[in-house]
Amino acid sequence: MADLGGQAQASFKSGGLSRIQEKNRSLILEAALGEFSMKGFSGATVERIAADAGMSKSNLLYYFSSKEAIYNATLAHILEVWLAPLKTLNPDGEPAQELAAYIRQKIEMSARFPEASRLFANEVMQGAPQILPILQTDLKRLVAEKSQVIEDWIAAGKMRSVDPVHLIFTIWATTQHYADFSVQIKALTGKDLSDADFQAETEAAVTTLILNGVGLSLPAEGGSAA
Amino acid sequence: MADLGGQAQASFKSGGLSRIQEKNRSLILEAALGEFSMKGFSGATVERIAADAGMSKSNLLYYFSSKEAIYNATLAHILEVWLAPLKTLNPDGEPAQELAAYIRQKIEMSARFPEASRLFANEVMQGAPQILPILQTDLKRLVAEKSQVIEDWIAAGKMRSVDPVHLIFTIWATTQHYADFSVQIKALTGKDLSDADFQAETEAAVTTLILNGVGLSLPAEGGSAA
DNA sequence: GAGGGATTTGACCAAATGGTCAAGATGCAA
DNA sequence: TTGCATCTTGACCATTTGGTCAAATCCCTC
Repeated sequence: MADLGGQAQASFKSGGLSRIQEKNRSLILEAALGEFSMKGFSGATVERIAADAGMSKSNLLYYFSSKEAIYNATLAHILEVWLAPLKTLNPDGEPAQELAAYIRQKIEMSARFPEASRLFANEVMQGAPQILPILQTDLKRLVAEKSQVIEDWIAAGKMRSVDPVHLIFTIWATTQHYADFSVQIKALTGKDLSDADFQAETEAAVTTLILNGVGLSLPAEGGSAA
Repeated sequence: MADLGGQAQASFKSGGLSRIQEKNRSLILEAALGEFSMKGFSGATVERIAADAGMSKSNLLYYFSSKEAIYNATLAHILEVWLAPLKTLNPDGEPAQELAAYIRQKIEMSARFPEASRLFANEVMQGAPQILPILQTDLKRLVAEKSQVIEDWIAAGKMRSVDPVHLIFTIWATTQHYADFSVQIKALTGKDLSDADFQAETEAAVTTLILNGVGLSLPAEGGSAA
């Protein structure tokens, strides 16, 4: 994948990071994810990230040359895992199973890594200043590939004719909504994805709605629709 | 509706704003919407908003006592119109028509006021520091009311049994996604809602998917599903 | 355990930014 | 026209914040 600038400036012997570097970079990225996802790029402060990571601001800047470098590293760190689920959509599987599995994974991601979802949403909403090139290349390629998979399922008569891209957008939108808008969801329902029951309920509702939406249903859950 | 603090501090005779106040407050709110939606609360600067509004920073602060006051006023200004579509869901109408109309309105809003959508998304993602009370009262009441409408339709056998709240969340998520993530959508498809054809295509795709998802379809567009 | 690179930090700096204030400009009613 | 309230602004201030730097401390190798 096209990356975001890669390693920091910190010098080290050959390829590997030292034990201390490994640990500190990890602490920094974790703290940065928390701050950036909560406050956005502008709202987050280097000092606060450093404090969360348990070190001085100066030391943090020893590992990452600038606030923007921390931000990019954080983004790169989550991007791979964030887009991974779509890659698992298997052309040889059954549409209902595959889409259900994809939705399940996305909701699981929203439940486990809501900060990552918010960071990503924030970045894109601000115009994707850092990751636009990646969207235009890697993500575009991935979406095109998986759209073709869906097109093939449709052509094979395995599911209703829908625009694959809009289907993917709908899945992204709904699943990520539960992470990005969790405060609103909690205000309205009293629960959010951190509640296991609510997560199961959400997964069932979203899966059923979308599968029915494309003329499918899960065998385990009822009759056939197609 | 519970508001966000109401009028600024600027003194004026009785109830109405002067001609100049009217114009300037309007210019400020417009500029503020652009800045806050693009950069977030922290990223936006008072100076920049003032420049966009065509006045000095000092003058802007004559109309709004602080940056936060501008932000709250902007939020209040869009909130009413942003939540309006849901209110039009008519208990006496047919589910398919009503839901389709609601989705159409929401997509229309995303197309015409993407900044409002992003401002709202930003606010909620940061924990809704300003509007949480409104979410917990007014919006909660509205959602409860409209959920009951949907429950009644289900009880009347007019649509498939779905959790009304998740249905509403799904509609919000999908329709707002096209505004909030328009940069990503443009990167992947080459178009966004500012393109009339794409808007129509999106409306058709989302409406079909969601209506089918709840066991409905629009008479004009094909056979019955329920 | 001595030497040297890696790590850590406090002091410091310059720029950006939210907000104040007093003075001046403008609009309006009598 | 005059007087007053409204409106507008530049100068200014305090704070925050990203980033630098030299000095100290730590860690590891020989």
